[in-house]
Amino acid sequence: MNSNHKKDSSTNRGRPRSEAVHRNILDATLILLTEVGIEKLSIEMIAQYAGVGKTSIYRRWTNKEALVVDALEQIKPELNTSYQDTLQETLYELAESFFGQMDNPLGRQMLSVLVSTLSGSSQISEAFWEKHSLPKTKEISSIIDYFRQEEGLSDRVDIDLASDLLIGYVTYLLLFKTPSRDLDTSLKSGIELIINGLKK
Amino acid sequence: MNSNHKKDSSTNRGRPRSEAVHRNILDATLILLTEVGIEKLSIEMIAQYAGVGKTSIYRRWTNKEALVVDALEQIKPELNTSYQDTLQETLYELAESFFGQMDNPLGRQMLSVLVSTLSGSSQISEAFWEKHSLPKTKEISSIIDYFRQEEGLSDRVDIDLASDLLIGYVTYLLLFKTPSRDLDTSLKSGIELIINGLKK
Amino acid sequence: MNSNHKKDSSTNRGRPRSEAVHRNILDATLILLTEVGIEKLSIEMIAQYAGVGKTSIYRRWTNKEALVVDALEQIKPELNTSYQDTLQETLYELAESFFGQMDNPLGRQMLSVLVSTLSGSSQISEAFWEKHSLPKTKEISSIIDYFRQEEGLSDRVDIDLASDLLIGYVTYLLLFKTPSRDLDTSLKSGIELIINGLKK
Amino acid sequence: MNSNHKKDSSTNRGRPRSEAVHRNILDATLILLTEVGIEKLSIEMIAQYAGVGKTSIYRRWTNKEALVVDALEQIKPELNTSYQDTLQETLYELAESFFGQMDNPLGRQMLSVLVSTLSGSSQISEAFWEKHSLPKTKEISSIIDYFRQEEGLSDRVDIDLASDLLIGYVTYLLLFKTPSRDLDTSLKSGIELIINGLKK
DNA sequence: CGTTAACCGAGACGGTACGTCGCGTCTTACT
DNA sequence: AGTAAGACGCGACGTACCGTCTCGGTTAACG
Repeated sequence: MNSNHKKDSSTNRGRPRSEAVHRNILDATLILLTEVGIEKLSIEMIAQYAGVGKTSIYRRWTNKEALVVDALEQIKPELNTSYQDTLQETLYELAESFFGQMDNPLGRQMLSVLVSTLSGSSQISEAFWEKHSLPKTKEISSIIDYFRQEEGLSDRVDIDLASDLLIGYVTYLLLFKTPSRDLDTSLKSGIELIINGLKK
Repeated sequence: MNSNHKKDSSTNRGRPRSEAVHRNILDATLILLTEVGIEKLSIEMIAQYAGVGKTSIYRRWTNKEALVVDALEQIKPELNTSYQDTLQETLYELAESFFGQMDNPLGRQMLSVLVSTLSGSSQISEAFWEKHSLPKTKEISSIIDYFRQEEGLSDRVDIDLASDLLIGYVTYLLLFKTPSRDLDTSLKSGIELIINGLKK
Repeated sequence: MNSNHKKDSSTNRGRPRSEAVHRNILDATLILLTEVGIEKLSIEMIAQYAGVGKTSIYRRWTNKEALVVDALEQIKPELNTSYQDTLQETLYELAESFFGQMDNPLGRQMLSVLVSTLSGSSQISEAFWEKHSLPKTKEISSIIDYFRQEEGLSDRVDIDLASDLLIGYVTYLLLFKTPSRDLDTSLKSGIELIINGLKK
Repeated sequence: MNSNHKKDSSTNRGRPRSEAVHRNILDATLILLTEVGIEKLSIEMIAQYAGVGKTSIYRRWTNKEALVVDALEQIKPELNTSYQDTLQETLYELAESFFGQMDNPLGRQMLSVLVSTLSGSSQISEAFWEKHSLPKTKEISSIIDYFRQEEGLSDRVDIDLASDLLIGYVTYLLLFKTPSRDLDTSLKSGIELIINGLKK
């Protein structure tokens, strides 16, 4: 399920790895990430806070980045894809829910980590991004597709493009425009414009 | 004009700070930023490369972040606002030029640093962002406004919204979708959709 | 036994400190002390020469002084207390042997360090001095006592006083009169005078 | 008179050196020497305390050692050579007065500095020592000589030797035995023994 | 009696070393 | 074989001083 871990023990001889230790490390990582930020975060700090030896961390993850990415997995936002009466409403619910889940220190840290690691072009985060972003694009695309005829949308336009526009806009708001005053209005207007652009 | 520096000497007594040293530090920072990335970048490295004492760096900037932000100031992209025949073409030229300037290691580092510092909610980077992002929004808005009647755009929609959508989309492509195969197509289609959304 | 060390690990958990590292540090300290002198001696230098991390030094000693005192422990001179036919000869052998052991760069460094630290009135060096000086006084006193009747020495005089006079004289020669031309003569005459002073 | 200074200006054109600055530096040096010790003493500290630029210090002295030696000149002890009724009393007065002048932080610092610089075999302090120590030896020798017949001292013995024994003993007490409980007794007994050693 | 050369304070400069922190590895005894 | 503890070599941190070098400003003697 998760490929950031170091490879599992080849044999299952000897004492098995403690699941409690695993959880303690991940929990400590998230808490400290929120409290001190990724810059000041250190493995020694995590080990101490989790009441764990450094060895137990390095046995499971190769470095800080891998651990952080793994820890952030736990808080990845769920897309709320409940279909409403109109495309507008449906996308708004989805965007608003997504925004709500990310609009906090941890969520922003997550995006930030993503961007930093991506710009370092590590394979880990590419995989991470593909796993999380692509499905979102597809889900949104299928929502739009579902309302296509009902709302009289053009066949010509690339539906994935609209998804990217929406995702890009929401991401942009999160990264650069928070705290935002008229968030709801911004989201609604943006979605409206995109939908209108899809029409005819 | 730039507020990342430590406070200027209160008086003008004593030997004045060398402008040459200042430049050497900033230049070395940019070069090393490109070569080793921000993670591996160290003050000692910069000092050595610039042929400068560490003190001369710490005298001017409080930490690596402030220095990097300052160095990146020098390579902020210029918006190409030459008006073409149509809004579509004009925005495409603008977006394509912007993209071209940012689609390289240094440009991506710049965005990445921006995001990281913003997520740490430092005042430095908020100021930085406002100084660079807001003008862009205004410039794009005025372009759209210029073509409003000519292209039959609706009065109702918020023109700044369209700018944000465009900026968000381009930023999103830069951060998460590079290297991109069909960049031109993506940009063109995105702009087309946004313009279409503005119509009627 | 030696109290210059930082406190021993409270428990015996964790990896124990390496005895080899300990030795390497002390050896390097002595060698470099001889080569460059205590003024130019630096912790970084010692660490490098010993092939050891600076932390491993600071883990064991709080500062350069403590380390140097500890290193010098190893070369403390042995008193040659072989009894000769006369008090004069016995004391001469002793003084000459002591002088020979101290009359070199390391020996003088040792005395110098002792004086410097004593003038800073650190407890470390008081302890150090008491441990090394007092026994010497006692040994010399017992030698004098041994020859008391045989040589017709007065009962009235403080024998420890004669020891201190001798030690003081030898130390004085070492600190302020080296290199000395007529060392043997100086020692012999001094001892003769002291013995004569003890008589009647 | 004092050769630790850098050479005087070759010409006497231009603004002459300020005597007040000179005094301030020496005073500050002595005060700080007492307060923080020679180890922690720094040129920058002295400059700041004296309200003087570093340049003004380096213009007069080549390094910390030269400055300190120069500053300590001011407090060199005066020998009290008032002749008493007996040699015993005269030497006691002299030793007691000398001891009284040196038995304080500054005096001990002075001896310590002397020892340290001597062990580093700098020329400065050799000169310093010769200038101060030799005259003392000569003065004491002439005192002893003065009482020679009166007290029935042997001609055979080297009188300079007795001086060195006394100086050595007093120095030894100062360096290694302070604070001393029975100082007066120690001095008296020591002198008595030496005088007795000179007899017959 | 104005020129001018050396002085003065302040403080920037390239360095060296400081003592600390965290890295990722290793070595203990214990589970 | 896993675990907590913690030592290990290493590299960078940010600071303190070193001795040198500008700055603007000042003080006398010389010309």
